[in-house]
Amino acid sequence: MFETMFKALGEPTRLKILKLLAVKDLCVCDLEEIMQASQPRISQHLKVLKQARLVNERREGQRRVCSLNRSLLNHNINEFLNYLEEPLENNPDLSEELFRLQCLDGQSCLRKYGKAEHKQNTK
Amino acid sequence: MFETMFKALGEPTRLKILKLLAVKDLCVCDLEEIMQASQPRISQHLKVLKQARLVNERREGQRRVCSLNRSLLNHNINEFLNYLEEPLENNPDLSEELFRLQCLDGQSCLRKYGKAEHKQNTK
DNA sequence: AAATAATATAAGTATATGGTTATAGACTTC
DNA sequence: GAAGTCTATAACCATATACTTATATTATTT
Repeated sequence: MFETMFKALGEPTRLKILKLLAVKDLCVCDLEEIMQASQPRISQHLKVLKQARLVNERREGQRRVCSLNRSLLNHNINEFLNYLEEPLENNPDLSEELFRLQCLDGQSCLRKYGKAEHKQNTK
Repeated sequence: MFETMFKALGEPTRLKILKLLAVKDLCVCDLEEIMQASQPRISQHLKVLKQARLVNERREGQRRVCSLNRSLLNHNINEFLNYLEEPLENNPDLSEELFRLQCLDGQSCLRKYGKAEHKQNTK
């Protein structure tokens, strides 16, 4: 989910589209003209932005007017910052990593020169 | 700048690294063990994160201990949200786009059937 | 219904990206 | 200084991505 959003944001053409949509709702052909880019190029980038839900679309006749989904953008970005700070325990996808991280204990490193008895305590 | 950051964030391995660094400073070999990934893989992803300045590094002997650059992450993300809302006029890179956007004026579309007036009325 | 306009999608291609294995470099310990 | 440890980089390969041109789809006007 964060990955999808950041992938969508990590591309110059799409960043420019978002910046323009922040000024004004625009249809594909407007973006085409304003950005001097081909129609498929705009269309394909919009598809990525819509899939990431950063852009909404409404139909007006044969036009598809695009708008910036500010609320989702702000919400997701806040969610991301919260996600980073919340405990690993909250994230089932990272339970393995949590376990291995805990093996570090107070130590600075799993591997050491005198690695000796370090990894032996399985309870 | 935003592009670099978002590109760095838009990849699952790197997101995982950041999440782990949010818990604790770690060296490359720790990440290797915790994530069960190869050393070059970790090293290469860290390079991207360091280039985006999302991760800082300090040397401790032969180790390179990595830490999450929270302040830059928060700062840049806020900058991005501000950037989206500030007027296009502030951005010299988009002066051409600004000009073309202004050609739209009150109209909803540059191109139209009747070119002169646009019908938005739904009956 | 035919012509046109706005948009989406398909197909092809070049480049970017993420992974691997192999090797080099930089410290540390002996 | 030799051996071992930690990290970076090089070389390679497979897949993903961003573009292009060509075509399909859908809505509107006549």
